[in-house]
Amino acid sequence: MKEQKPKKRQQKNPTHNEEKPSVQSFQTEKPTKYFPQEEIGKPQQTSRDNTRVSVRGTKAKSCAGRSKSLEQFAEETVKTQPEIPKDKTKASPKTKTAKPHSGKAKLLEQMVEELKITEAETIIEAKICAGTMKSPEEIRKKQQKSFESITKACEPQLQGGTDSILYTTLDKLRIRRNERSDASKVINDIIKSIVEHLKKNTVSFQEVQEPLRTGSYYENLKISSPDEFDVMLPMPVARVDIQPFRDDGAFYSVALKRSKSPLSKFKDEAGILSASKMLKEFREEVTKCVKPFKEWVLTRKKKGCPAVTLTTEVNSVTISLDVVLCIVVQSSWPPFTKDGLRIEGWLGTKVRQKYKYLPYYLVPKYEGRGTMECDGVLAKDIWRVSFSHVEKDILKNHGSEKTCCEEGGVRCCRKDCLKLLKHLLSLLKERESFDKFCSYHAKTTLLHACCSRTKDTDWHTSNLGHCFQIFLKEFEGYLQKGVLHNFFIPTQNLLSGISDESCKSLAQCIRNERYNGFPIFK
DNA sequence: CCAGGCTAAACAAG
DNA sequence: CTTGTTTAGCCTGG
Repeated sequence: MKEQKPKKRQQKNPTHNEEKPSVQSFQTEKPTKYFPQEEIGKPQQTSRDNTRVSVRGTKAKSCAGRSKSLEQFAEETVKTQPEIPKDKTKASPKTKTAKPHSGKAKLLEQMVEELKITEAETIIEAKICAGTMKSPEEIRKKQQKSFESITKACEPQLQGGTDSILYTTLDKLRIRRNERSDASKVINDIIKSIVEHLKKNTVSFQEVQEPLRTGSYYENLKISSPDEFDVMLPMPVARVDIQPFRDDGAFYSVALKRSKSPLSKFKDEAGILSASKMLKEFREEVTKCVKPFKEWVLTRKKKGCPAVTLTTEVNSVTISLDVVLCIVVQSSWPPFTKDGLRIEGWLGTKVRQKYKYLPYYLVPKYEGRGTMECDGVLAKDIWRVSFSHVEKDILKNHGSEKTCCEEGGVRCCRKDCLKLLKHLLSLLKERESFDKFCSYHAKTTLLHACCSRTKDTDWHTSNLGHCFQIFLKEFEGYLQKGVLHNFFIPTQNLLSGISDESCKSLAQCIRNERYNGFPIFK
């Protein structure tokens, strides 16, 4: 009933972050290069509809206008964007079912075979097949058949077999609107109260900035239920001296160059800002603030963890809110980020540059025992970098073409792949103790994957089954090697704190699922 | 600071 | 499947 019908867009914006991982330091090995290259590389290129979309080097992509100076980037890119031919949605009435034609379909089938052959020797395969030699095949065929009869798909193998279970699963993971609505009200209220309290009733934290809503809920990647929320509360600091703590480039000590910041009281004699002292007082303030809200419960402090976790119940479901203290650093990113964020081929150099101009964040997170000392600084007073704001923006503006996933653009399955992996991971964690693995590992894998298959058509939604297979293979590859580089800080190996056995075991489980049509989803 | 506009995603209906 | 509506989140402009 309104006349609110937009038209085009050009503004996209970035912001904020998230937090998560936890890992140990230590060097890695060599740049990880994975098999996907050969397998995926070619078929994709031959894919027909690419010619259309990738017409030119129109990789400008959107560009989220961020702070003022960034808007310019946005406009610029918009201008340089040649205005792509229009998209298919119109052209082919039967859209997806008819999509994968000749060449592509064949290649895909080949690939499937390849997958099977090249890895068929592995133990699991043998094990699994021992009792059910043909069952996977049979199931696939059966499903394929029914699928064909219904849609008369041109590309049976992958589409028919695994896709239906994947779509069904995605459907189950969808968050209900009512649940979301109820939970978000409750969450927003408490966040508001906390921020107000910090501003009005505290000295140390009165300069707190707008909360950064980060993490999967705010990235539209939350699955199953809106029961986990992450918010970072940024404290500005005037001028700081950041020094690496240990050698992986993810942890730093922060020295306040004398100033009359409200945070000065957390300095030691050397001017080092003590993460532990600051977090302690922050926690106390949050505790004070939520006291009157009887329905909220504060969970116990976890060692090394930057979050103050609050829980409550909404419709008899427990939901939690992680409130994370952080400091905003305006200066340029640490040198360790130099070789990270290699998104040039995917999102473009301008976008990369734009991100690099943003501030970065530090959260009071450490690993191991807090009493460990390095250059006179205790581990518990160490900060870890966070680029959650960039992660969030990338996930939102994840297409090579600016119209990816927008109306009139190509619909991609990047996020769907990530949701499915997260789900798979959590199911496997229920079954076995894979405690050390977290969704940040999945997210990082997706970011890397997007950098090696950069075109939106590489992730076309009609290719979900295939994309997910490759995506999982990559993840398995990282696990096998025990090396997964932090997307922003390549020197940090996100798997360094996890045993080889554990990694390999998880890889096996995933492979097992992949080969068998994801029985765990059923 | 707020109101209003916009988007993505859920959802409803045909 | 397509189309239209609703909503939380986020942005902008006044």
